[in-house]
Amino acid sequence: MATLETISSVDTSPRHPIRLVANRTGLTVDLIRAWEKRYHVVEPARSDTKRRLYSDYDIERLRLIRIAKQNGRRLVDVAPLTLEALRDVVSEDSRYEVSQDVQAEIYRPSWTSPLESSESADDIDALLFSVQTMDQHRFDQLLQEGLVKQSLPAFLQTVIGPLLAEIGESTRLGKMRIAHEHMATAHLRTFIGALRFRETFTGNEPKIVITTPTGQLHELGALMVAALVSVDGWLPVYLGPNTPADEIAACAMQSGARAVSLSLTYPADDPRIPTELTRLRSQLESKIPVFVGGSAASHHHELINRLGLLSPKSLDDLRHSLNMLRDNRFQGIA
Amino acid sequence: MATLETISSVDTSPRHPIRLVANRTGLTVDLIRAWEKRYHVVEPARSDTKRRLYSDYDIERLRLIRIAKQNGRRLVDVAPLTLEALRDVVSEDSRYEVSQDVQAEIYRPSWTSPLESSESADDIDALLFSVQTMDQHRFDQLLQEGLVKQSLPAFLQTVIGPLLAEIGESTRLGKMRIAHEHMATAHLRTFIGALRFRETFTGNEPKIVITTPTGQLHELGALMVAALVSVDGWLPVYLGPNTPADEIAACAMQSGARAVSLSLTYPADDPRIPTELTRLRSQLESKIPVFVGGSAASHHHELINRLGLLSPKSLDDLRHSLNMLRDNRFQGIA
DNA sequence: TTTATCTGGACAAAACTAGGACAAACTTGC
DNA sequence: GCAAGTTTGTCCTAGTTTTGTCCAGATAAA
Repeated sequence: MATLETISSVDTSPRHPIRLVANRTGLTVDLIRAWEKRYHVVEPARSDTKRRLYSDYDIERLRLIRIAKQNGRRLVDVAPLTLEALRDVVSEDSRYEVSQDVQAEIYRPSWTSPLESSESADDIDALLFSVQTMDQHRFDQLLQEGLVKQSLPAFLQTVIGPLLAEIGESTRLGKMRIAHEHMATAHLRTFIGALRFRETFTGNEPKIVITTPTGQLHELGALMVAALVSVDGWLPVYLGPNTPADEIAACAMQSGARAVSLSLTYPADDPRIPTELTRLRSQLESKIPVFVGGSAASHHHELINRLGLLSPKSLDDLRHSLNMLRDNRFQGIA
Repeated sequence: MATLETISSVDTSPRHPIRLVANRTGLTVDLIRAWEKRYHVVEPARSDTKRRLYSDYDIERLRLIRIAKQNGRRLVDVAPLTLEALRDVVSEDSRYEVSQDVQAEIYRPSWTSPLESSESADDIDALLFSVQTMDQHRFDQLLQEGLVKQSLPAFLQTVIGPLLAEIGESTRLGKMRIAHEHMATAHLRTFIGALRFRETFTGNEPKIVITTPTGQLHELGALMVAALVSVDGWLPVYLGPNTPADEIAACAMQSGARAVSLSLTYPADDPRIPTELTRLRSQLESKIPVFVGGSAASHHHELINRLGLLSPKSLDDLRHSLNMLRDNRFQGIA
């Protein structure tokens, strides 16, 4: 299973000097060392000359601990927690009550390999069944459980994505009622929306405007992107569906965003899409990349290339590009 | 695994420091201590260095006591109550506090006064400001805080409703950008959606189908209704916006719903509305009442009367009718 | 050389605790 | 409707714990 191990991994290889860690977490260098000295908050590897070398994992932990402190947690309490336990704590604090069924007992490293595809297929079947029987409670429960089994990016990619495709297809073929699709969509909207709270922020993350252009009313793809990028330390400026190009550009300006991401799903051949994309590209500073994804993106391949927009092949591809951009290692378009 | 605790068992393990409790409940640290000193409102466990450690149970109690106080209860009276008794008190109070507004002229003892309207206005201003500055974090925070100050029904009616109206108006007049409206809407969608998880279900609540008819793309009104009725022991079957009449009827049948609620906002004069409402009424068993609310409902007054649909004047009015229906004291239409 | 990081320790600010004081708001009795 | 008593939020002091910052001298990197 060493195939596409990039999915959802938080890199544990030690490579970042303390200064970079300080910049990225918003902590001071002194403080990071003090925490290590007193509570072993992180135990970074060392270079051969005793310099501390932090991994992405360490950085993420420090970021979360900082947030937990802001929420009123004491350092003593949160210092010994694993990354996942920390995520749970932070998420619990951000929204008041979370279902307490699964507490921090479970150790779930975020680099967990994706589930076997057969297992995901079972999960999807169970979800589809609960939709068809209109069992909302079961549906929510299955979503919650699914997220426990895998990391968020893996879950979105192996469960939610296929589930959405399946529901869309079933409805189109008449195997499922529109009402069922609506119920599922409404619950997924709530569920994925709430995910964004799992990651809170320190205030110095790069921002990315996420929406769908005029005429595209389905927002779940965009919302998935928002949930996904917040895992990697971006702050999504999420505008919901159906936003005119002028507004997207204005919003990117006002918020000082470093990137824009659009999702195209249905209708795939809406005549407004070329106009909107062209307007957007022309009104936006050229140094701000525009990512265009979603199932309908391929219908506009040529246009996307001509305008110099970016079309990631998968959610994972998008994540990768954004990580490059965040660390200023981004090379623009291919 | 508490055996009998079927309803919303709350964790009693002590783990939260006082500062976090203050954040979550909206009380000051001093006040929490004072309450403990005087009335033993909560008796938190202690760390080995005498720091107070509160459980989720304690926090929930404090939160409820704060709301009870807001509703005019005296601390002496509510301090000794159990969590369940507190819930009852608060839920009972919330039934009256909003409608008190209407009879404001009549005798209103100080201990029943809902929030000063100026206070709500301040909250709304703060929310609007955070939208205009695109400060998403602040926006979410203000929503969360607002909910701490009042009970959910009061909050929806005095803050969220007016806020939505104000945002819509500002955008229409060009005082606010569409992008701002979109951001606010997206966050409100997530926020209100998440509220439904706060309630616990036993499985035998009466169901109510909630949605908007074809052509009505704004779902927030419907979602507010869903959050609201779940407080009163209904189980909302929420279908999101833009659902065809046939589907609404089919869904009501399959789920065995006792009522249907539709929200009309924009466009107010959509030509599909009469057709859809007529279809819905004819396909639905006549014993199932259909409530039609939202700012655009008044545009269809005549139609609604002719079809025998119900048009509650306010969220509170709707609640009242549903409570009657739930208790089988419902008299149908006038 | 200059700048960054390392260790260990010192120091100070912030947060918490206990007990009590005080004033504003509210209730009760006349 | 006024006075006396109660309730309740806030603040103060003084002692403890926790946490953030700074310093000095040494070593490594640019």
